[in-house]
Amino acid sequence: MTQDVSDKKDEFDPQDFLPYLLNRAAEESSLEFQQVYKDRYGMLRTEWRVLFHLGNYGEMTAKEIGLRARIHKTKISRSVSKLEERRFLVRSRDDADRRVERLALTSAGQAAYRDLRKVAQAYDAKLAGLFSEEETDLLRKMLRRLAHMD
Amino acid sequence: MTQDVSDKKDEFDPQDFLPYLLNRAAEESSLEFQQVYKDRYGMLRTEWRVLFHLGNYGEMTAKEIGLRARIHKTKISRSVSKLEERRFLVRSRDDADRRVERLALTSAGQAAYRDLRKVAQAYDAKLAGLFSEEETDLLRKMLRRLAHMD
DNA sequence: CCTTGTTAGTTACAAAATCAACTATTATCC
DNA sequence: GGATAATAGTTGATTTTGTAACTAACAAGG
Repeated sequence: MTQDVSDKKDEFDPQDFLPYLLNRAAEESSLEFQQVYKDRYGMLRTEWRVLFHLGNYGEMTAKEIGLRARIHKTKISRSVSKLEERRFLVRSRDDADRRVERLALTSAGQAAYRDLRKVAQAYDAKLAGLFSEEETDLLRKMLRRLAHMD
Repeated sequence: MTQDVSDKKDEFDPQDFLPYLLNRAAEESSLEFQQVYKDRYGMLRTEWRVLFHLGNYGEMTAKEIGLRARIHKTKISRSVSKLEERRFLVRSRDDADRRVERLALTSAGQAAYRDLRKVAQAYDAKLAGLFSEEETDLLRKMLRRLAHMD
């Protein structure tokens, strides 16, 4: 055993490694949109994600955002502080459980959310345009599966 | 104008935003394999990528790795130093152009590469197993397209 | 009630990524 | 040939992330 003279039959090209491809595609496809929330609002990625979760689902707690978006609580905490400084959201203590903070976008936050959502939508359409509609649908389905979002 | 009473017709769920899905899928699918090169060899992701490029393509320069893998030169530089410390690669000055360093895996580096490639292959098969063969092929093709790797 | 455990969120410190400036070498072109 | 620019790679300062320990509030069992 272990004479293993030939790695030939293996034929596994690490370039095809799904996590690698996924990372490359994710980075590449994030770049262009990243410029928008960075240049236009000075936001970091996590801040944009928090904003988008609040814009999309309405009032939430930091915990809930973390669970949904799979973001660690320290990142959320810092993002919430930044968004608060910039007057994009306000916090309010939950009277029933005073450990909890309910987070809600201000109207400035909502405006930023709508603006960025519009850009995101257009950008998404551009990416989707690389493929047929069926292919794109399948892609999203597969990505959700890989991300355990289904 | 701008009376814009209804955002209804928009119907764009940021959860479907391709860069978001790609990032979530990339992070999720990287986790398990990350544990392996981290626990088994104490490597960082960039170090693993450099290793895998050298293992896959043979001798290369830092520049070439950076271009192929889209990694910034400072990250490469530091990864190469770490891999050199751990005796996974050796550098040699190119006599034709003495700015350039040719990088090559040592036999220890090659062994690590082969080991990790085996794990990667098995993990890739596991991920691919979530879908049909045609779907997986299409997925890879689409990801390469999104990553501008085609 | 009052110890023990759990949960939401923050903070401090270490590790890593990013960005800019730097060294050394080669290429350009007057 | 000698100034100027370009290139390969490194280093240092700043920013961001990750890890762990922390505070404050609640929960449960005795």
